[in-house]
Amino acid sequence: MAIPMMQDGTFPIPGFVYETACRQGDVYAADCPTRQLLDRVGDKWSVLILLLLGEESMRFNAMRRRIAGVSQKMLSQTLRSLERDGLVDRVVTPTMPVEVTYSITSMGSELIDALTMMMRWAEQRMPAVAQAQARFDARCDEPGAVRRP
Amino acid sequence: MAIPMMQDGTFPIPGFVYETACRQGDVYAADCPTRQLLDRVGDKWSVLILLLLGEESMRFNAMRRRIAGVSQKMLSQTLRSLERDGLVDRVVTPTMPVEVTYSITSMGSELIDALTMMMRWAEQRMPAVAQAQARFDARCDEPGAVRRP
DNA sequence: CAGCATCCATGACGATACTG
DNA sequence: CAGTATCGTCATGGATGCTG
Repeated sequence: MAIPMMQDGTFPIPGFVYETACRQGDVYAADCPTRQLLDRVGDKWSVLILLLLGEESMRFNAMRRRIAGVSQKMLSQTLRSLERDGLVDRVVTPTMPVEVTYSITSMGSELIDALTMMMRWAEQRMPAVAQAQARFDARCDEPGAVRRP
Repeated sequence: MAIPMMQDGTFPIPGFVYETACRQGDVYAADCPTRQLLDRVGDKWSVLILLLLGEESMRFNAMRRRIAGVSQKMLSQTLRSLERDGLVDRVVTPTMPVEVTYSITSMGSELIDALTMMMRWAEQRMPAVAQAQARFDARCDEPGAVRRP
């Protein structure tokens, strides 16, 4: 069984180190690295930003124009945490006005492959998902429909 | 430019069909199928549930015990929306008390491959990410550290 | 151009209690 | 066992205004 992580991110057993938790191999444990990745992937813009930078390096406002619906605040915030994670590089050219270019790191580009697979699945399958949703909703509207046993 | 989708999921142009939007090919458009997938993948439990059912079919409380930290409410809610999406099957055996078994659909299992790649990356790379975070935070604590140009 | 600071609404989520 | 119902919280993220 995996060792439960405290709310502050530490572990209740002295001498317990992160690598130990990693090697437990239980993806469903609260302290598993997958949870941390899911937290990052879970936010609204990280994946889109990574995919974009996977295609080409870009300046801040160019990204802002490219990704429909992203606010200045969220783009800035998400880029910063991706930079902190070592997935994105940030280069400042001190011209006037300044030029800031973002690019993906080698570690980040490793993740791109998996993300691209997900997106390809989405492009192929989302129409089918929409159909499934319609069928499900139709079933729920039927007279004798009950879910609870 | 991509055509904006209305809030009810329809499109403002008569005769416009979903497939047209799909083929626009702009992942960064607000109406792209990728956004819908990201919404699902974005929530806290969907991916873990899919991965678990990708391994084996399971009953409700077995899943609850297996996935550390998931509440009854969220497990129920997430399973229901995955079922609605056509990614998960729900079979009720009318014994006493009832037995409800969840399994992954064929469409769902197609997604598993991509998700598994992501998780493998996480297991390999999250320690490196943690190091990158530590370095980043250390840089920010340096005296002359400024971010804004 | 490339941000930061602040306010605020929404909704995701957890805890708890109850049911067939 | 397998859920539903309700309530409270807290974080996410959008809108706005300002800066070097």
